[in-house]
Amino acid sequence: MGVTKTEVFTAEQNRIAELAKAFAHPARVAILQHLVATKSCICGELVDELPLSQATVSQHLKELSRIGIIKGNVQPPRVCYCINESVWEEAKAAFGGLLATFTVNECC
Amino acid sequence: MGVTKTEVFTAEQNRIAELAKAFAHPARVAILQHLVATKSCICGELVDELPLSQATVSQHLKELSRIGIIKGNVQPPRVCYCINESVWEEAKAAFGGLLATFTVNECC
DNA sequence: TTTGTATATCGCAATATTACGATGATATTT
DNA sequence: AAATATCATCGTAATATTGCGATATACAAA
Repeated sequence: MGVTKTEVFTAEQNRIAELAKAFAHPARVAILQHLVATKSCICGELVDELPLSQATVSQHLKELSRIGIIKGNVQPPRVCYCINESVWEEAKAAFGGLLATFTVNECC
Repeated sequence: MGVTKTEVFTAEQNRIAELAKAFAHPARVAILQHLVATKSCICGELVDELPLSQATVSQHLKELSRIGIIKGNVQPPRVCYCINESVWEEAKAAFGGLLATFTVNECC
């Protein structure tokens, strides 16, 4: 169907999946890496950095904003984006927690 | 289009995005959590655990196998799945590395 | 050999995602 | 006021994803 049955999973599972989506496209990885590297926020500079159209970059930025991992600071006609520290920490805790739980297999 | 322009991004960015997809759906998060929790490998038991059809679970398992984060051990008519330790470590390093790079913003 | 069990795959339907050109909105500059 | 610059949104097209019933496959058991 293309529609995820979110209602049958836990809130934690759904949130982890949502946070993972922030990293689940190379363009968004590139955006996040750039925002991390240039500590100061970036605006349409991202459009110059990425080999994608302005409309496409804007769409990825919107998705990252929806997830909450970045935030935008409007100073018309520019918009300054940057990492949302609290959500970044949330992602760090979520992935770190999950990834740390694995110890060893007893078969395979 | 629905088709990602992978060729314009770095191999690292594409790999991170691929690894993130393993966690980008609540059903796959649930599968991974279950495989981690029950150290010994699990078979069709996953179908009983998850409120999804056998066909759908099998499809998610196939995607996780394609990414490489799980591996299957065929012992007909059963298949025993488990975490692929090396790829799990790869994910830990990839996300850990990226998430650790952020220090602080200079605006926003 | 037939039956049963477990899993994968096929085929389909519905929705989601990715991408971009064109356009709209907003504020600064001229 | 008009022109410019920046960014968001709309509309559209193409492909991907999600989900499931039905069927195929592969082996074990009867």
